[in-house]
Amino acid sequence: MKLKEEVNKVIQTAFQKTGIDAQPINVSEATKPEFGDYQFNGAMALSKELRKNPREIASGILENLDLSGIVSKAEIAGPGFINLWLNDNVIAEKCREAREDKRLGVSKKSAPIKVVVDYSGPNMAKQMHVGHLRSTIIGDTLSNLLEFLGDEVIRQNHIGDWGTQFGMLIAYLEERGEDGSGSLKDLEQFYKDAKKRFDEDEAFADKAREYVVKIQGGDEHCLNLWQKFIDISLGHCEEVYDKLCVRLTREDVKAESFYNEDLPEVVADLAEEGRLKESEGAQCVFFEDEEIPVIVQKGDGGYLYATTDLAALRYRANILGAKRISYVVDARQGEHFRQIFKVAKMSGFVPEDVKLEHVAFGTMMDKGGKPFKTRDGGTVKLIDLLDEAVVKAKAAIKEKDDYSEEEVERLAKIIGIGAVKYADLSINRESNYIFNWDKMLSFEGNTSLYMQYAYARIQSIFRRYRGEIKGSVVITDVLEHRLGVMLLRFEEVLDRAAEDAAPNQITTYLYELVTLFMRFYEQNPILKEGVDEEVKLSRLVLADMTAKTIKQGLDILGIDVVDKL
RNA sequence: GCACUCGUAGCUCAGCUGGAUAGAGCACCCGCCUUCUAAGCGGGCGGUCUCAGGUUCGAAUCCUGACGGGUGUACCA
Repeated sequence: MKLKEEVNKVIQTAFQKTGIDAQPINVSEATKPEFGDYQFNGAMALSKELRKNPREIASGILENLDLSGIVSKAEIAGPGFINLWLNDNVIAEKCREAREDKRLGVSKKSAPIKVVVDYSGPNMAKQMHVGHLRSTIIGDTLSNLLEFLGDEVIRQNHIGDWGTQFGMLIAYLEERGEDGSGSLKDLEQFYKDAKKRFDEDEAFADKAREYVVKIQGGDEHCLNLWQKFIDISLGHCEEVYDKLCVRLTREDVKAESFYNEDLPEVVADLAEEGRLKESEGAQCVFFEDEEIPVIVQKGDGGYLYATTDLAALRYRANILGAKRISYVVDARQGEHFRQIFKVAKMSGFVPEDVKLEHVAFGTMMDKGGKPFKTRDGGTVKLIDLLDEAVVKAKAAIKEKDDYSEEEVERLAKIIGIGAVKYADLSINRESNYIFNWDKMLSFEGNTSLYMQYAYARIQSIFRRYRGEIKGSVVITDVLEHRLGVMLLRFEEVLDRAAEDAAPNQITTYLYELVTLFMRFYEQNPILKEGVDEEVKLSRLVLADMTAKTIKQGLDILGIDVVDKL
């Protein structure tokens, strides 16, 4: 059920009766409560075309407006706005229905598609660092969201497991005569040590290069070591995913190496089509309108990032059958994606009707507005950041109330990790943002804890009430009305967020919803004495619907709720 | 140099498919706990939406230019 569409229809019908052939009708949410629930601004736009005063057009529509259904009141305001109020009874009934529905009244897409979401993509040679946070959680949210709306989502974790650094790592592993299980515990250190050897010892470096050739040539011994290394490394990533409550699994891994055999094919196919041109020894695809080409094969015959990405695009569109392929990758790679998308489309690697998008995001900055680093200038390990979030949450919880040790432990994880994720997801993904512990864990304003707190308060009402929550909704005041409308807008918010791949549209909505509920709850007693039974039941239903919406919304963001806080 | 991107309250950010008097949170000031969790709620203070033009009935939003910040600019990923 899409509220907005229903309102659009009412206006549409009025237009038909008026005899005006209007373009697609699109009402928008009212900018202020005193302007009703929705507003229609089309009269002004039509005024020139029809050579009529916009207020005149508006009043023509008003005369033909059906006020017996979802819209119950309409007014002309200002230069020709039509403000629309929705019918209390209709809202009430829809809320009741939605609450009894598992999907909260959110319909599944009538024409679902296959979507590939490429996200996280850690490098197997190193620990995951804060730079991986955004890709991982934005990608996961987008996947959850599309899945909830009915699309078939194929998560793809394009891990970096192929390249010169692996020769170096294996050489070092060999040299130390270990099987890796011990020394790889601290991957970061292992990488650093190996790098040091590589830089200092020429013989070691040569050996490392030999290993690269061996791996790529399929040498069994080297491949075994390499595989072992990847397994351990992936295990580290999974530890992070687990902490982050991200739903990526090993099945979603489709590593760079997977496309290895297809790379010569990619180049050959491009050559066959006559798209390749040699330039300074490298094989390139040039564009008519751009100076810088895409290089698909180096002068020494090696392949590049772009080659692998083209192979991956082809695989995803043709073998996996995706109709939308979303890359959740740092904005700095915008140029790269713009170019390979162009090549993929013009070479026919990807059919015309497949939507390719770079879901770009900005960089995480420190307080001074510089890229987020440790004090000594290194990258901040993601696992350390998450652990710190939990520690800080723990401190905040202890300060507030006395819980048992296990309870503190459990809550701190949910709250701390939720805070990190929410703080990130609530920012418009394209802008850079300043990472700030104090703000993140201050738990005021638009934060995960505010949502979790509201959820817990509602659960507390139910614990006190004990009875079954069942009944119809009666709207008795303006806050109830607004809460009802807000709850019913959930679907259109999700649709739009999915379309724009914008998690912050969900957080903004949840924040507005919770703020509204807090006010409603403050002013409208539920279980207190003197509340009419029917009103009590109705308010319980609204409270329950609010809780369920918060839970569902946070679930899409990959954040848990707690029953008690 | 060229390209992309951002510039909104003291701070951190929404809003950007054009709509009415530009919104939050923090900070600061004031009020609300013997009654459903005060990690809450209400009120106040705070803005020439970087600047200059343009398009439009209407511009924070679209276009052009300037200034300022960030990023990218062929054999890394």
